[in-house]
Amino acid sequence: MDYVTIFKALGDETRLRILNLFLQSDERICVCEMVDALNLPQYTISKQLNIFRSADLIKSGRQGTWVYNQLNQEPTGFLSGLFELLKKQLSGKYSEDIEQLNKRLALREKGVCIVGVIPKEELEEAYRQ
Amino acid sequence: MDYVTIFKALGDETRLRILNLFLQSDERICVCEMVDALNLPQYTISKQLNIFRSADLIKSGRQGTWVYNQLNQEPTGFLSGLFELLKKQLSGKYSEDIEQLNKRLALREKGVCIVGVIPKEELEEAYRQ
DNA sequence: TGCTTATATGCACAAATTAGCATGTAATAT
DNA sequence: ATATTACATGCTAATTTGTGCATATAAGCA
Repeated sequence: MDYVTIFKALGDETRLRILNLFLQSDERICVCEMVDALNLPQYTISKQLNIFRSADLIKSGRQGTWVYNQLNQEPTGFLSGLFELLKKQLSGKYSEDIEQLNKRLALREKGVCIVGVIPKEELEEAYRQ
Repeated sequence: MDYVTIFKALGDETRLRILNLFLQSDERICVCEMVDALNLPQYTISKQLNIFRSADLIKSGRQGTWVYNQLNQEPTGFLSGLFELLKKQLSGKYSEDIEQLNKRLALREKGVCIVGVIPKEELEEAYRQ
């Protein structure tokens, strides 16, 4: 467990926002969902997830076309404790992100992502349905 | 509470070693004591403490010639939780630092630092007494 | 096979961070 | 007041990090 690497990974606002998606939703989330929830370029999400992976903060697995990411929860260790603390602290701090995420997760069917990144112009309409 | 700043402050091995001195000793510690405990240049300690101060992780106060530093413990908040986690996790990770610190703290009189930075050649001898 | 889409990554550049050295400031003591 | 000592800080070079663009890879489908 490399604490320096872990804390470096957490020392960036974009990455805290990504982490917060996991913490507040308790879901595995794929890249395109994060892109829409955070309104950030796909390559940004992708690269930041890489940093989380290197720090062993998340696990990722491809399922068909989509790659799902989730927190790396050990039963009861440092990370669990840290995540618990952060879940409380960040709650409400990036609430817009969570609103967007929830709208986006509502588009899933049987708990599975079925659309990729939605062009911004079409986002509102997609969420209306 | 700026979490990005806090995590950035923690994302450095030298600073984790400094933090560990506070965590494992539960003491306020002055700069010269850290220099000897960690065997690092005075300006390094001084600058890293600045980063901790900006992140509101420590408080510092001058007492005569010496400046004492201590963890910024709120009664029961995020920092307390984080420090508690880290105290456990880092215990034993930098045990040499702690050994050195304890030798150095033994030179205090009435709980107060009475010597500055000790030249390396004289350290062993100073500790012997 | 060829096309579309989800995700990853190489490259270039700007910004932030770090370490080392020198020097400045503050307090004590002679 | 001057010297000494504890601590702080300005400057520079070197390294790391973040962002954006372009492009590559991988999977599904016609």
